[in-house]
Amino acid sequence: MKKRRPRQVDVAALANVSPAIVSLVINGRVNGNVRISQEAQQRVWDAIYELGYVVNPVARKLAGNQSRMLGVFTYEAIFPLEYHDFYYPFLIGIEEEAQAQDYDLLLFTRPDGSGKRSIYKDGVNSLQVSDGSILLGVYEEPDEITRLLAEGFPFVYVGRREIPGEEIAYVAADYVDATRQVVAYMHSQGHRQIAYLYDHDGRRREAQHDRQQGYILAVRELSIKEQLIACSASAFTPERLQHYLAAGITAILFETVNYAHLLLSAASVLGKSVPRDISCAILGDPLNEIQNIPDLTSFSIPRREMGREAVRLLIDLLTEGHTIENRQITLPCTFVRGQTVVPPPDNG
Amino acid sequence: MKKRRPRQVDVAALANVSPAIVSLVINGRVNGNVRISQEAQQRVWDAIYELGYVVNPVARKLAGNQSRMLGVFTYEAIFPLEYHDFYYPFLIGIEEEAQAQDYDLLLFTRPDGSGKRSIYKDGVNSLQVSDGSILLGVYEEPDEITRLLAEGFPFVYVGRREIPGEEIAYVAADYVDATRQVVAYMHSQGHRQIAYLYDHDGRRREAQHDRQQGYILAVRELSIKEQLIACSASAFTPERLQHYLAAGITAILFETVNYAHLLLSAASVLGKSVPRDISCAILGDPLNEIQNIPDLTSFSIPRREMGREAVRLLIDLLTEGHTIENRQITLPCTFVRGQTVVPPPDNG
DNA sequence: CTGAAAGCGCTTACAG
DNA sequence: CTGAAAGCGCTTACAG
Repeated sequence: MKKRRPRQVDVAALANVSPAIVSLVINGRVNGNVRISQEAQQRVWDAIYELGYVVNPVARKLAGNQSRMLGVFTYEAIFPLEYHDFYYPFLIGIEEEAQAQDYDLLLFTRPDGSGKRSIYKDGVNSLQVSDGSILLGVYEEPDEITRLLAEGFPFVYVGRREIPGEEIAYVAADYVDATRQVVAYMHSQGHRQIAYLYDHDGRRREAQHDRQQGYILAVRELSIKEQLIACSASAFTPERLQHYLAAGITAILFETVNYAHLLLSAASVLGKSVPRDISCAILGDPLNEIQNIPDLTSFSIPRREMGREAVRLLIDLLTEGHTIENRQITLPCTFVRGQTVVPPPDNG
Repeated sequence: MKKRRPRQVDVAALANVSPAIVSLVINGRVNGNVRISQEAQQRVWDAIYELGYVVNPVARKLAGNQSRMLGVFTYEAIFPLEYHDFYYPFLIGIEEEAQAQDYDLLLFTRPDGSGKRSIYKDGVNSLQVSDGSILLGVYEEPDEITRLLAEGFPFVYVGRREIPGEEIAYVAADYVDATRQVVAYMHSQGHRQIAYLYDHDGRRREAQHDRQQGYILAVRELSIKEQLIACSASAFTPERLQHYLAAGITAILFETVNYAHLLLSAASVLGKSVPRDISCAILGDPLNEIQNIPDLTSFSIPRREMGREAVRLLIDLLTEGHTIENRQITLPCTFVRGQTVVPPPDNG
């Protein structure tokens, strides 16, 4: 019933050459040690066209060559519901660049029962059918990364990932500088007491670290007080806000929009308003799922470009003569002025 | 440098069995035609553990003649910007089911220069690297579908697709019945003059046909006047609306939310309002990108479930003993009452 | 119950 | 310039 796919031998027979020639022609190795007559090449292409032949990437991979497939492994579902808005642009960039470079994308979708994903299912790394992979997502298992490195499997992480003693290839956003810019902007508007409220989230170590680093650098440069305050969302009550205001804090930095909501409602409980009585900013993209806060001061992560860059880097890794020397790429974010930072009340 | 991975022969040697036994043990086929002694099995597992052996998925796929990869080809970009909201749920369903059945997804991303996509790039069907494919999108080229059929390549279309003389496997939504329900609901609210405004769009033949079919069936059943009116968006002016109102039309069906917008503005120009003076409904999902129309009467397409079902059907197609006999599956839509249909003014 | 062998569809030395 | 052959690491009849 199902007609068998044509193989290289079929093409060879039709073109009246040996299978080896077909392979060489297909792989464009017609000018190396071997010279293949123009006519032979033409016959091969004609036969390929006539039979609708397409190389079997699995066999090609086994025989030692590449499959021209890039894996994409995410620690969340690839078509996720929750993080949808955040991850989508990365995937757009990844697809664009893969397309531009004529690679296909192989999505890995491996449940391991527990609901969490892992690269090694039953100990098997199926990423191996691809030439290399893009890894995405914050819930990764460091052990798996280590194992990938040990296997020498080429991959690029989207987002900064550090493992002691290893040099992981990644494409990250410059949270340090972006955060500095936000602080500097607040300072330029007259704020002298700028607090950074964070919720310790072990899952996003590097990203959180970089933002805090940017904050610390900025307050030192500006010689203002460092107020890095651990405060989980549930702890951020109106009383808490009252306390901060009393302490003279006039501007607050948050990592997620979630906190901005809390701030709004806490402020309204106190009869205060944002930004008149208190300025704020988000250290990242206010995802558009939450629209009722207009025009937050924030910065925008170049997610699409990061996706593209990750593909470029990965393909470079796969190429013999690497052209990209630095495998740890950091892209700048774009400051978004927004409207939630205004001069503090006293300076008004 | 890179230590060579142990292979099955290494395990076999260490366990003192033949490679075939190792394969059988690993694949759990120890109870079929072959019986393998407990001790042998134990030796194999010990050797595997000792060597840190893990099966090479590429070799396994080559030998097993199956790639366990499902292709996903869309006639729009897979991670699209424009149609994002509409296609996303299909992809979610596709991923969920592929995951559940342990298939990987191979995304096809083949630009052909013109910006439009085609399955046959340089005349070659690259989908063939997968075991079978899901096809998605409304701009398909019928010629390509015909060629896929001729090649005997297994695929499932998401959405009804008919080609004379062929039986295409698809998973569709029941637009006929869903449209009937909407008309019936309008009728139950007292409407007797229900118009269906459509813009002829050659690209979505079947989908449009089914909706109109549902409308026609409904008006006949209800013995009301059939008013199937071709009216492009640009032609839908306030004058036009005025004309319809004068003709006694009290409710209008549209295929897209776009028209609902036009209706709202046309009505406001005439000093009329929706739904008080005129009821309306959308024959499909009002995509959430357009939020300023609250609560449209409509029906919801089971997109996620369609995606899942398409994968199930495809995998069934790939399996020796097919269990699904009907390859053309139609799933019901869900009526959404909404608030844009109320009794007509006279009956008020 | 177990082993030897062929085969999956390619690529790549190696001979001519 | 081209062909015959080995090999990638598995799986699966097929013999014993």
